[in-house]
Amino acid sequence: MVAARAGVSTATVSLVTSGKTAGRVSAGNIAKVDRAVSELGYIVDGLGSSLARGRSNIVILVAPDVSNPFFAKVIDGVRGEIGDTFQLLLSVTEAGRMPTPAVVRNLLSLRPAGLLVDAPSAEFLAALPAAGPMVLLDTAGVESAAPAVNFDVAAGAVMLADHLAGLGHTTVAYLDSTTGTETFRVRREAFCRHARIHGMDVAAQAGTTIDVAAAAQAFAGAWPEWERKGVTAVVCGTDTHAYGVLQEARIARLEVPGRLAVTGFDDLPYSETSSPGLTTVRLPATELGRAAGRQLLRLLAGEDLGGADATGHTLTLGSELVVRGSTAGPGTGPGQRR
Amino acid sequence: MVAARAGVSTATVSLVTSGKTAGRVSAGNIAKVDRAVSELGYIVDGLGSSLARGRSNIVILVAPDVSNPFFAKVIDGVRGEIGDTFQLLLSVTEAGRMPTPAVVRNLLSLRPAGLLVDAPSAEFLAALPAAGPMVLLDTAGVESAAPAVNFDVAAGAVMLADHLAGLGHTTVAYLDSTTGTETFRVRREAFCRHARIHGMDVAAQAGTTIDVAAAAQAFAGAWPEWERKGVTAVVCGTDTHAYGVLQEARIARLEVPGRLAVTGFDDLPYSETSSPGLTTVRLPATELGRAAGRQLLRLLAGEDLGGADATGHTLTLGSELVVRGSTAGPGTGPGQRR
DNA sequence: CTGAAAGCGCTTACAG
DNA sequence: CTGAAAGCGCTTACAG
Repeated sequence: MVAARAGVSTATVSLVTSGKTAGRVSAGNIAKVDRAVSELGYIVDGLGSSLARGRSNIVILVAPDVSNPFFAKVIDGVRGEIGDTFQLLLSVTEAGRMPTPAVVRNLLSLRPAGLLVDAPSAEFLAALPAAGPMVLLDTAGVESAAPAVNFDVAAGAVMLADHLAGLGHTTVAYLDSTTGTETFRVRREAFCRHARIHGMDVAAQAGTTIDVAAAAQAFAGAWPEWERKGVTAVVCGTDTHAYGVLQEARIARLEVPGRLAVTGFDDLPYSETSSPGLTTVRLPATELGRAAGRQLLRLLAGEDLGGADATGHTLTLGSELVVRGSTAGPGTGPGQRR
Repeated sequence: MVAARAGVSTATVSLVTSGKTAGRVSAGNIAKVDRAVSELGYIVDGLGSSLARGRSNIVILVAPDVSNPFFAKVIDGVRGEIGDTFQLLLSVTEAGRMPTPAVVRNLLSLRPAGLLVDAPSAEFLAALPAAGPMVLLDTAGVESAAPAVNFDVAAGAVMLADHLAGLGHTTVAYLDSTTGTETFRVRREAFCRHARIHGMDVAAQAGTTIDVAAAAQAFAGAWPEWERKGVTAVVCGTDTHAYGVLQEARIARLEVPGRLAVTGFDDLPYSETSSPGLTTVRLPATELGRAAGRQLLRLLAGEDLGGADATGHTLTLGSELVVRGSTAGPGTGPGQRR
């Protein structure tokens, strides 16, 4: 250990670099070590350090889809919360896929201080070796003993159903995400259940990946039939799907919201500035990341998040209905737009 | 080491688990070890292993913007090339920012087998300690001794200028990205230089972040003046900017391409399906990732990528002009659309 | 307050 | 072909 050339033992150096000097190292030695460290440009080797303490200081975030603006906000939240203490690293997988068990094992062999898992499938969780502190994100609909932070998407779906029914819609279509994450099932089922209560008919369904163009195409293909069925509103599983519908509606000269009401989930930035603005269920993405980061921090500090009841581990973040120009009563026709 | 209970030494186990048995371990012992390994569910500890060999098997990809569809393709390319051999991990930074020197030092202390750096600024590279194998991606316009893989964005810009001039445009506007990555400067300068050669006037410029809504807003604000100046085409630094222009043009009932031609850079998926389709310079993102992955692999294998000439380290991927419906001659008016 | 020593879990010459 | 041993760079009881 080069820095031992400060004239002290490696033990002392270690104490100083790790900030455990309180009542254990003299001020003079601290100064000496600090000087030597900066002179030599020394930097603690993460590998040796991690091996000695049994775990590294990295936190690995595992997610099926790194590249979408919604997830970017989640990451921001996590980073803001744990970024100073831990090194946050993203696992990279094929777009839309969770890592294979083999990859996870590799990840785990790095002895991360903790694991953050976003939108896992039930199978993924089942195959996950229970190793070390872990917090789940956005896992609505999946059973797990691990602490989790979720959105209350069902409540949002209910508000959406209330809103549309209140506007007088009686026949709606649902454009779902086909990525197979449980949260989408929860959204859809909650909406359909509540629509039924209001006597609102979910007359048709379609699904695509989370992609504007794919959604536009699916809507274009389905619309003739939906129109025949008397559909006056399209509820979309994500804002991205709604953008596709909005786009296609514009091309087809379908007045929104006069002829067709459109809604989404997420409240991505563009939903505010699109024309018309998109009525959507806001899911607080940044807050999700922050909350998950905080939970992990508590876990790492040795706190027991549990509590006796089963829900003690799970934090649920409220969702919120944001009403904008894309919804109005059915048949309000041209001129009502905006 | 638990697996030593296979009845052999730890050295033998290590030889087997790392696959270096060739002529060094008897078939019987290999079998014994394999059995013990699977019985115990043993998995080589990455920390100990990495420390012993001096470096880990992770490759860290550093990039300013993880969450955009273009970068997703780059990642895909990298993963496809090195994913089997190394553990690819993404560094997480504030959106649009490169990591700070302190973060990079932390990253480096994990002793990654290699580093991949996407779209770095000159300052970032200057501050980067020259540690270990590294390949730069998309670094057009930045000087560096490190091997790099770039797009020939200047050639694309030239083709674009040729195309617009050929269609008869004489006055155009340039909507740039303000993210400050050098590649955007290169695109713009190459375009402007070549426009001038054709006698085409770049009469106005504006810039926004890479965001549809921001671009739409900027265009909406600038258009009155641009129109007064006689602008008949808007050249955008990225496809995303062009989407904003396309959107705003539709709202303002500006016929594209009849009244206004619009172009982009990237060729994102949506550019093919938008209406009209977007004329753009295709930058082969996946191939960029693959090429960079391959370069790094060669570097890690100890190959010298150099060569005597300065360009020996740098691979340049060709760009390609994709002409779609968003460009036509000026003043072709309504009815010419598509 | 300080240093010598053991140990984290592996790999790799080395001697047999 | 095999095992005992040294060593990777740190941290942490432990004895002083």
